[in-house]
Amino acid sequence: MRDAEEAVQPGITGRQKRPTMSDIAARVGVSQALVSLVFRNQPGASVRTRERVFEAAEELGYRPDTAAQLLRRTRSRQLGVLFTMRHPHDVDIVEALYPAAEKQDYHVVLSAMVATRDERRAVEELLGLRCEAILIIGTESTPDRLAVVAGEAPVVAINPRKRASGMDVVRTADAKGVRQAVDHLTELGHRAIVHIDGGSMPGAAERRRGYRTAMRRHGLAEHIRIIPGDYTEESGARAARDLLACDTFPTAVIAGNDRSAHGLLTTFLRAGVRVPDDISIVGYDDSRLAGLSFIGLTSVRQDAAEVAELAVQAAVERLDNGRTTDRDIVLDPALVVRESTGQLRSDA
Amino acid sequence: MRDAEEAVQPGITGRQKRPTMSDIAARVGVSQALVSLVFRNQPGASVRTRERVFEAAEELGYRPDTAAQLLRRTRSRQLGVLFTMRHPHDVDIVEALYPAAEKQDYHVVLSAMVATRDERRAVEELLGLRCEAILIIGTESTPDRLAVVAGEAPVVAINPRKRASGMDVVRTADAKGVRQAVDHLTELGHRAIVHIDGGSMPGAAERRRGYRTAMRRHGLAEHIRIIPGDYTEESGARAARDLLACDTFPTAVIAGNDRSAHGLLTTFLRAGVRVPDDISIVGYDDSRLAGLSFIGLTSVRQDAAEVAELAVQAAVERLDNGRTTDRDIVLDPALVVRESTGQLRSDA
DNA sequence: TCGTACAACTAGTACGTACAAGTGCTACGT
DNA sequence: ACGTAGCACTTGTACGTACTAGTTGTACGA
Repeated sequence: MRDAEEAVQPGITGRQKRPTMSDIAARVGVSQALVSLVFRNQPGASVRTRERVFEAAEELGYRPDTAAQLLRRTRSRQLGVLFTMRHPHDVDIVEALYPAAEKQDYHVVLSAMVATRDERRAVEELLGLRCEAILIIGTESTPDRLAVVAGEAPVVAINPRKRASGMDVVRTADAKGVRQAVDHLTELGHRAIVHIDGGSMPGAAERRRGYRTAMRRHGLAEHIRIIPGDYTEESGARAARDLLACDTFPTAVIAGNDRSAHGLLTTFLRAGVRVPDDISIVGYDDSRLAGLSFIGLTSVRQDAAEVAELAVQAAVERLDNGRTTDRDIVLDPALVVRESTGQLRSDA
Repeated sequence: MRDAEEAVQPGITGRQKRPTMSDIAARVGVSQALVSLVFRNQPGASVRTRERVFEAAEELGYRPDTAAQLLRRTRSRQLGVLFTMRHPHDVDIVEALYPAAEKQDYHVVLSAMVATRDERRAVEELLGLRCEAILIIGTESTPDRLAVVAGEAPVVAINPRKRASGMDVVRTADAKGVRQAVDHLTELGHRAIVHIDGGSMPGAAERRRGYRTAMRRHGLAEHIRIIPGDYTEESGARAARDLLACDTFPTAVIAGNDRSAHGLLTTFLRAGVRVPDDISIVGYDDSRLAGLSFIGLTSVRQDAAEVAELAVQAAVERLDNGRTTDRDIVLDPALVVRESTGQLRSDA
């Protein structure tokens, strides 16, 4: 652990310069090119030499320089991922992207969108880092701004607010998911089923449409009732308070997503309304929250792993297979029944 | 929007090569070096030329190449941030790091720790990208593994599980925070105050200690009662169930963090226990969850913006001011009183 | 004996930018 | 008229790696 004997300039910090391939080459007594070969696992070096190179690398504490690699390589094999950390389901997708990308020999680069850092800046960063494609999770961008990005690199929009041309889209058949929820509730005997809307959030329009259609199909057109919301817990809580203040109380609610379902559920609990005895609640996304034992939210599952897999695949198809036409990939959702929904009670 | 007239090789994708400074230089009729000057906003170029360079850059759709900049520059001015997305409070800190770093003219690079990607790999990535320092949020790493990292770059541990030498630590005075919680509850008349533990999670040991000390100070040694947990919602729910099954029911609970408080609170609500009428609950972290109207959790605030600011500052001190001694930065927490705590009811 | 084939290597250059060290050119003071 | 200063620019090289096009040396077949 003693400092290297090398008499480098003392520098301000005293931290020695990081070793390069040339340093390894010098130590082993070969050329830098050969060291490069060894690290890339290419043929052209003897077993003996390979061993010595790795040994020397270990001793020197060598670490490949990503910047140099990126600069030199023709392909960066990097996928840029734009995300926020606010929605649990988005976090799940980000996590799932790592193994999905790795399977295709791509590398994931994250760029967070936060309050002080809008989507444009985040994209700039990714493109500056030579990402070959951009995956955007739940974007709020306008189609024309996204189009600009798509002009520079293939874009895959995962659950976007609005569909846009010039890019691939991966999303779930939200209408179908909501229909399953309605089917489930009607089977349990419910008729007064309310929907809490997600406003302009990703998928909200389709979920709303799916709700309307499914209700009509069950002959429940007169029970259609949509309460405005925006996918937040607070909007769910607000909806619950509105319902409590109202004289026509439904027997079931389909929330726009799990977060609003959470606000709804807890507000009901606080008010002494029992779930599912007094009212059944269905969420959407099957996020981590839904699975918690004390929440036990019946929800519509959108498989994060599958979404990630397909998104990466879409990007790879453009990058490696030369596809140039847009793809709209729609996944079938699945209803996950938990404890927040139950048989309609005869006295309700 | 028509494709450039340039007859580049058709390539597999047909996407044209990205323009470089030399392309701009050629178009304007100056040298690449001058273009570099202009972009770095250095003196040595006429106003007229600057304008023309920017114009040409715009027309060509030029974007600086981060890899090349990184490779050439002596300093990368990048701070690597290791984080998970599982704890809301950590997310807050990540968000706050952006403006804090920007203020010091540093750039933030994220590296997520997820199931399929351990801390070691995430650090490798950051160091490979020439990050000058590493900020780790809520690390679970062992001190000796961290020491290895610290050998390569300054490390700032934000709310680490355990303190380690060779790096800076930014944390809150957790014992003090819990003491405030105990003070608050005793003022409200509570005596049977239980603590739900965080096991080996960051800060848990100190919170436990703070609880014990504060209870004794209030002459409540006999009421000390610690229920095991691990900061998860489920552990909070489990604790609630345990308490419900038990014949000695406390009048107040201090949870190890907001997540476990959440599990506790909701499980109580489901069981018909009213909060705060039947029992008062205090969380820790003052995360987004705590502030939700239907949760309204009294919690101990750890200011994310301040934490971020100090963490960046600690790194900068090492990098720019040559500090080599360790710093242990302790922030004072503040109790945020909400609706989950209330006066002890006489009939309790 | 020579040519050939192959393994194991090296030389050299390119990637796009930053930066040090120049080179002209004009203006200006004496 | 001459020296000098300063502006606006250029030349050249370095950063660390990848990759092409060699170059050596040895074994082997005819």
